[in-house]
Amino acid sequence: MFSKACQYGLKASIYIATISYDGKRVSLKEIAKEIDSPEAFTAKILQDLVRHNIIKSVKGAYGGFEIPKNEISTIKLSQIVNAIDGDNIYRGCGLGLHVCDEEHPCPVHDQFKAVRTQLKNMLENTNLEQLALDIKSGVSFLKL
Amino acid sequence: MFSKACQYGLKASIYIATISYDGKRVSLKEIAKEIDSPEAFTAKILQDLVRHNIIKSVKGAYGGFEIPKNEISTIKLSQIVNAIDGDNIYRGCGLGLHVCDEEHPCPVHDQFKAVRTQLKNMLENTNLEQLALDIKSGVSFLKL
DNA sequence: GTTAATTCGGATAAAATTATCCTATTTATA
DNA sequence: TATAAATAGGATAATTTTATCCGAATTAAC
Ligand code: FES
Ligand code: FES
Repeated sequence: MFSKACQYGLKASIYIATISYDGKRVSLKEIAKEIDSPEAFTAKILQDLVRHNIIKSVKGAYGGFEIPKNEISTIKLSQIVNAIDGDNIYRGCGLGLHVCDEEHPCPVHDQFKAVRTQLKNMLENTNLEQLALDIKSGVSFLKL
Repeated sequence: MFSKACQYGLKASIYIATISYDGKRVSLKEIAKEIDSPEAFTAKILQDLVRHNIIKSVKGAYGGFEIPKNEISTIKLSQIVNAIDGDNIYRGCGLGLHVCDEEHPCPVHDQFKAVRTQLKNMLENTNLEQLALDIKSGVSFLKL
């Protein structure tokens, strides 16, 4: 469904949100440990999210990654997925036709479109705050 | 969502179904041409489907691939997806946790599970006959 | 039997994804 | 200013996925 890069990106963003919620900042090292991901690879993904203005980074000693507190509730999962995996999951044909098009539909177009739309809605209606609070309260988990 | 191998496998199976519906048999060459897929790679995938008993192959001159007519309506998309991509899409955690588990859910478990279940139902409720008939009547397409 | 048309299967190659390494740059603190 | 802690980014490697190639085996038709 999502690439590994995207999964790491989602988990990292959620973890950063939990820390940013308390007004703190977190290092790559801690992120990778907490989401159980390869550090250097995670670094690339975080750089990507910084370029997409989804998270912020601060260089140098005592630096790290953060999300401005007032933005945590405005960042939707769809933005993260889109930044890393692109929009194929929202717009692409399930069977790989060049374009998904009502005028020239693949055999599973109708059925697939329904699933795709539900996924899209889910990602657009879920923001980092909701998920971060569940992590903080121990209701959900980012590793194992 | 689905791997390319799986997309080719689905399209090939649907195409074979349209031909088998008329009691004929079809060669790899024609299949690859009609679904616009690389021939040798498609061969591997078809071999896999044969091993999984989803389609039948006949070697030698005038050989090819076919699906017994009375089985066309009994083959569900879920069987094909499962044979090629495995069951991760039905059972796996959307964020890549080792197991998807109510006792130890990832942050998007509830939302993701709903999408996954819809996809599963869709694949389990769609059989090759329905799709083959749409291709035959020109309502849907396998390439471009 | 010979030939031609096929699938089967092993080996290999190419491309994409995932992962690692190393150096440069930045910045707070001492 | 020196040092240490951190991100940035380029180069490279490992792995997985996708794709190609070729010879072996099978089978219908002549
Ligand atoms: S054309 Fe295939 S999903 Fe729309
Ligand atoms: S634990 Fe992640 S989807 Fe169930």
